Amino acid sequence: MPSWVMGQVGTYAGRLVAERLADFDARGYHYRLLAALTVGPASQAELGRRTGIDRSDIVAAVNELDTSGFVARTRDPGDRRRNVVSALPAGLAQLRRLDRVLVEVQDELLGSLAVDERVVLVELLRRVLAGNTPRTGP
Amino acid sequence: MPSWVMGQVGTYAGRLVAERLADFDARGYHYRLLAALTVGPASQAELGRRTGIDRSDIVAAVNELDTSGFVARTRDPGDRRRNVVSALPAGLAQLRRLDRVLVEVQDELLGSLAVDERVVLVELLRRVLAGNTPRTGP
DNA sequence: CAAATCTCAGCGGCACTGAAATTT
DNA sequence: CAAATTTCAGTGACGCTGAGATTT
Repeated sequence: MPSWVMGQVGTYAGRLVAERLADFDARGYHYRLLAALTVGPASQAELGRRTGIDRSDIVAAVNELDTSGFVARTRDPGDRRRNVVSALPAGLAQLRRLDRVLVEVQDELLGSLAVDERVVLVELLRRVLAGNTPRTGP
Repeated sequence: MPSWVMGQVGTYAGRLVAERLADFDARGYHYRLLAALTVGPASQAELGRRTGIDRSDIVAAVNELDTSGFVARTRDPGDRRRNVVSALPAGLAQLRRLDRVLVEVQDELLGSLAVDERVVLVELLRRVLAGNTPRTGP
């Protein structure tokens, strides 16, 4: 059953990622948030839009990143509803570490596929996500 | 990032499946257990081996299937450590319903892919799961 | 006023751990 | 005795909902 295999692979990928990130006391949310901050500081709502993480989970994850000294959270003086979250140097260093380990994970994950097969796989998965079939000519 | 796309697709597939199963008050575990029982009654430990569901979660899921009248749980007279779980007619009928709806889900999920592409996708995903590269000739 | 933002409390499904009790 | 089985209590990551308080 395709949906089953997809779920299994998703779980497998998630486990690999989580295991490696745990070596740096990080979770998926932390990586996604740090990565989203490389394009500049943002409010928590904006971070939610960038990452797809729920507003509610952002609060907890930013708390943790803040405690770890990876991000700074300050009140936006221009709009006092907002928190401005910005990546600190330690956070960018952490992101580089996580990025490195995640690249390794991809290789472990796709180790049984040839390079061109990996491309095909990711392309097909993207099409499943998009739910749209690219036009095949006029 | 491949691991990310895999996770997204897994989540997407899981959501679709869960939504449709919910129309019949079922969860993934229920379907997997009912399907595993079609090859005959089994102890809960054996069900865990057949389905990959944890021993601990089997207990709760069998409780629910039992309450719904889909399975019977009786003490094994030959080995009184074991519960013998068997599918009841109502359970088999439920399984047929769930099977039907899951076939539809596959089509919805893979709607953006051509038939031969679907085959390729599932094959590549299986290889990722197996973590082994089939031999490509002598 | 309606809308946006942040925060907190909580839930559901999945995967898992540890430990107790029973039986083989 | 060690090993298998069932059960319970609890954890963790992820993805959510609903509600309250504040501010625009």
